[in-house]
Amino acid sequence: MINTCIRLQADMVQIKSCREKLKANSKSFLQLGQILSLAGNEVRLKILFLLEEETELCPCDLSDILGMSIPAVSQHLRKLKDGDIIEARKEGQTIFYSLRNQHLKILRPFFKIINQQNSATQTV
Amino acid sequence: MINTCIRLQADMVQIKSCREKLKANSKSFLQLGQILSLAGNEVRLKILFLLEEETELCPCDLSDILGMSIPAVSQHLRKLKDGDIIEARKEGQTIFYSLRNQHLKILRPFFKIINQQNSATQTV
DNA sequence: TTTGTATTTAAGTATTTGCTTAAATAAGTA
DNA sequence: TACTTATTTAAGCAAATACTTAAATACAAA
Repeated sequence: MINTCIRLQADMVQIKSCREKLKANSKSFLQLGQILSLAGNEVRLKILFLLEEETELCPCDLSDILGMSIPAVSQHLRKLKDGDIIEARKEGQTIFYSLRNQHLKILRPFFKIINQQNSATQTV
Repeated sequence: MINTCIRLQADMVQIKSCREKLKANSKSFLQLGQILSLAGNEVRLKILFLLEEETELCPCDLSDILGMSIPAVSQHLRKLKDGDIIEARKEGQTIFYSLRNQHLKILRPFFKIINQQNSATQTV
């Protein structure tokens, strides 16, 4: 980084205040950014939505529903699990994934938007 | 894609129902996914938060606040603008960016979470 | 113990992302 | 007009992403 703000009109008080706000919330930006980047993938967003709707699903089912390979699904599930967004329950050789409560506060509004937009297009 | 679900235990009614839900909401997944992928970048999340707090900011200010080069900031702003999340206002040679109303319904909860978590750590 | 099913992991690859530096626009000022 | 400032755009590149196929792991059943 070479450039910095040159212009005389710059409000240094405002800039300093903004820098402090960022610093005070740095942990939030990191954490929320990670969750949003996980949800910001169309496949993973679908997986999360399906888990909300169906309570739990296995990689095999998801592969079938999403029409994509099992390893591809498995790798998405791994990311979601690493991000503490979903959890696994083993039953025989089947592994059932479900949403964790921890981040539902952030995710629920998304599911709501998805369902609302659908009902909106239905009524129009 | 070669594999598909083999197991006999698969609930075909459930799978078919899920496929239909995805199809019915396909537009929502695409649109929401795009917004979340934009917000799911730490730099862009900070930019959005700052625009909410300060109403409007120019690339020069943002570069200074974020501690990164002007072209880097400009390219993030372009993505946000292409996604209809922010809009530009020209004043002389300065361009002020601000949040558009359209997607604030989705973004507002994020800002709320950021501010809440900060006040939470302050009190602890 | 061998076979089959469910899943993960690893390695390879094409695409996307996010920066860098340099050049191009655009608008004010001398 | 030339010069500065604010910003964008373009080209290049390293790293991350999301898939692929093949191999490994885990469990159940024959």
